[in-house]
Amino acid sequence: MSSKSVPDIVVARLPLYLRALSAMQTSGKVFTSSQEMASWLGISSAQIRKDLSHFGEFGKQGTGYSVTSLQDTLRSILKIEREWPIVIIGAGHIGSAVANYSGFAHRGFRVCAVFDSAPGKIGLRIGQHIVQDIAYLPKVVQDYGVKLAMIAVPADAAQAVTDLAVAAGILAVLNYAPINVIVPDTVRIENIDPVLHLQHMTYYLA
Amino acid sequence: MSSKSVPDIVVARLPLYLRALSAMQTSGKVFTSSQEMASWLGISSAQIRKDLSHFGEFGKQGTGYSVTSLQDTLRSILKIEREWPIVIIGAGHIGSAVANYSGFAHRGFRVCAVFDSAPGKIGLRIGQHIVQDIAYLPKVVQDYGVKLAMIAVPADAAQAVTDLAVAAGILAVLNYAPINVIVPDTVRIENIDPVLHLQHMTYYLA
DNA sequence: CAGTGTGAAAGTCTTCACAGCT
DNA sequence: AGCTGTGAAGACTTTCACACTG
Repeated sequence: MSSKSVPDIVVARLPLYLRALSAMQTSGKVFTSSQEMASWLGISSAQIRKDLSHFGEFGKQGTGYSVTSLQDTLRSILKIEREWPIVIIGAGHIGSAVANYSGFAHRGFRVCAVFDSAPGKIGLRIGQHIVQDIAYLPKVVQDYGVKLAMIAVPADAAQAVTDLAVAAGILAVLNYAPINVIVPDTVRIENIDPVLHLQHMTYYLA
Repeated sequence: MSSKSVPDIVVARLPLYLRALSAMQTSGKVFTSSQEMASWLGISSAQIRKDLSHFGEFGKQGTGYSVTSLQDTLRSILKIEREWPIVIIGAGHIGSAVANYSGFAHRGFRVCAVFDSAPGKIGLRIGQHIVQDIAYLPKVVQDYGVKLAMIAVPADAAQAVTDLAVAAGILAVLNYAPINVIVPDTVRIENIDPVLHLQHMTYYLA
């Protein structure tokens, strides 16, 4: 059933399902089942069925799910049938790596500009892009209708740069700086900090 | 109470608390309270107190927590009073960025080697490191007692490379490849895939 | 008969609210 | 007065187990 607010944790798993389905398609599968996806992902089949049931009925009893049509369905639920432009702020090691990353292209995103504030960085070529002065951020965001930004600046600049992005009209932020950035609650933010993962795992090491 | 298996989700938040405490220390704070940390992190103060209570009693009523000693406590719970060596496998854009990242140093980790299998990459200098042939991975893992590996190779190589790492004695893996890698259940794995975060956020965009 | 979709049960996690300490 | 630590309540999430379908 499709209305009445799906739990966020369910939404968070859909991209994972989509990623598994892509891999299945690559390996030539035409149909799959909740149990096959489950064993692939290391979760329970009931969870997959329950998650999908929040959005509708996409499977055939006895047969399972069509790999391509479930992909299409998930893409449309996640609003990535379209291609979203993203800006990257920060042209250091991480920003450069992300700007060069080829994995956005077929998953719903396209890097449309890279910004930095350091005179030494502005004008440099990174992959397809020329690093622009961050002063042009608002113009690019407006002109291209950019909603998503990735923040790849040092921790002590992250809040200021995020404030700029939000003021320019950015509505979703993926933050690589190892610090908690505050945004208005009209804006979504998620964080990537590899050290957090490492510290989590060391807890379990003998 | 310190024994009887702390929920994993609680362990996962400790690094976040530690990160907030470091920021507080930088800004000169000596004491803090659960409510201050909570507003800093955007979660509830009860959650912080409850989480910490799994490990002992670290606060003073009326006063709160000593910033430095709570940091020490968390570091010791997470086993990062020591410094863990990490290997990076894959010297492409992501592997290079991670190898150059200066943020590991004071948070419990040190990159001790970078590997690749491409002849064109082996011998290159990346930051402090010379890229080594992956054939030497087992020797390095053994000699330095490395338990942690970061996988930064293309999706289609990730499983094979992870198998190698696990065979060499690696017990915790941080995987940057956008694919689900299977490991024995004696080994921990966590994943970083920026696209998953972006796809999650687009769901909420108008 | 293999496999979905789903209420109901079980399990887990968060919040409340307050006794008690400094 | 201010803030911790914590049982108990409440909210949320996962799993179970089965009627039903192609």
